[in-house]
Amino acid sequence: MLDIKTIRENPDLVKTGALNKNDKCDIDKVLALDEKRREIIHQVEALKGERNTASGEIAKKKKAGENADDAIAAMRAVGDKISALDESQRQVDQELNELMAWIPNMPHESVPVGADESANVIIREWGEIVKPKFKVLPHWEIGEKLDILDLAGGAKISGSGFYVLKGAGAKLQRALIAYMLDLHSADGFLEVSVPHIVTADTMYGTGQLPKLADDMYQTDDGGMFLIPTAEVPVTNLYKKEIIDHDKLPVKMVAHTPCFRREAGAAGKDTRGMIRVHQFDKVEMVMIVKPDESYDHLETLTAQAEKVLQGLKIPYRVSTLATGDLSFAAAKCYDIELWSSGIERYLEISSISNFEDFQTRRMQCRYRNEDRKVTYPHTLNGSGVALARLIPAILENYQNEDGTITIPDVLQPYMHGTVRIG
RNA sequence: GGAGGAGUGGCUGAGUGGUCGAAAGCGGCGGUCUUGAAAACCGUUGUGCAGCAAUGUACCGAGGGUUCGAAUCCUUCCUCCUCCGCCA
Repeated sequence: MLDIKTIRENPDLVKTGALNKNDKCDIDKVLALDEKRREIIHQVEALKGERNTASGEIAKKKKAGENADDAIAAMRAVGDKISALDESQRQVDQELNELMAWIPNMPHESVPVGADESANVIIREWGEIVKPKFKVLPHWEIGEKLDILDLAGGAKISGSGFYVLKGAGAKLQRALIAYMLDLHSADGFLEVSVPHIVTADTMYGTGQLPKLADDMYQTDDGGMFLIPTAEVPVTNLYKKEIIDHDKLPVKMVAHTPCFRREAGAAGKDTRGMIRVHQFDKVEMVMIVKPDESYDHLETLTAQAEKVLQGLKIPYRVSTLATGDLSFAAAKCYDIELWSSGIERYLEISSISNFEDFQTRRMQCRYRNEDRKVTYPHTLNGSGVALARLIPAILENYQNEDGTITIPDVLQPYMHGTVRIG
């Protein structure tokens, strides 16, 4: 949610921001409703003041045993006017809130302007891509061969877009989760375990609703949603809270499954584990002071990179262009890692700064050093997504004899297993 | 699922229709005192909205209603607690 004052004072800036995000929202209508709302407030508050004064006098008269029928009759008329104005304010408020909920966050000034991902800017690369001397099998082939990945089983029980991990595959995922949680915990992130089903209000708080409703699974009554990312429950832990400044930055990490309908994505990246309806992810969330949020965006990105550096998998980091930026984000880095079997980069982590967009929606505030209550900034970053990481390991750590070497950092978590197959 | 009970400011807790945004205590902040600290004493201490401001207005779990007027009455919902049932 943007500040209505920002929209009021810089409507053109907001319009440009939305346009650069390829988002059509009606800023002029918002401005008109805002105007109307303030007009009503003026009127109704004057009347309420009148009523409050008169009420005091009526009370005094009654106490003194005097007759107050005239004043009461007069106030009855005022009361009717107030009710009517209250009602129209309610309507304007509702309409305004609905429109505001659809206005995207503005891109930060450092974000490259561009219509789509082709305008993303690669800012650094890590590790060396070594082309193996043998033909590396894509993860779905090696996975089935080693009997650690069962795509047919997933399809049988849940339909296409679901996978089953078995034996060493399942253990590998568990090892990765433990490795990542331990890594982030050691760096000060509080590990939390959270519900995977949340209310609409919670989805609204981080900006998934109303815009992304079609991308999510929801209960039949429409009241509850399966989380598409741990960002939603973890960030919303601070919904409607006022945090003391000395508690910032808040750093949390959680492992959850993520549920995504991927409506309209049929036919794109459908092979293997790359695009699925349910996958596990370790996610980091930060709540920070506003003037520090862009520094934290860098450290949070570095924290996600640490996972891949530990695993010794080559990757690159890019800044998303405005057109590729999500609804709620002001700036976002993507980390893509190289997968040598399918011979392409896979998006494995997004690290975003939402500034105060989410905290406004959630009504999450903090009391700063001057005891003033204001909105902190939120950030989150995958640290990282398992359904992309496992394929990368199955491919990048594949040996010529069809076995998979377990990366060094995972071996303690695999109880001494050094290779699969 | 059944039966009861409760939701008031950072916390505890008073308030059952008329200056109640709300007593009191604790906590926080500022000060006096002190070499310093503690104690004691004095003062101060919620959030949103509208407004340049003065100020006004709203908020006592949430929504709706009754009334000239609601923290207080009615109603629906939510959450928590206790007991019973069920259960990983």
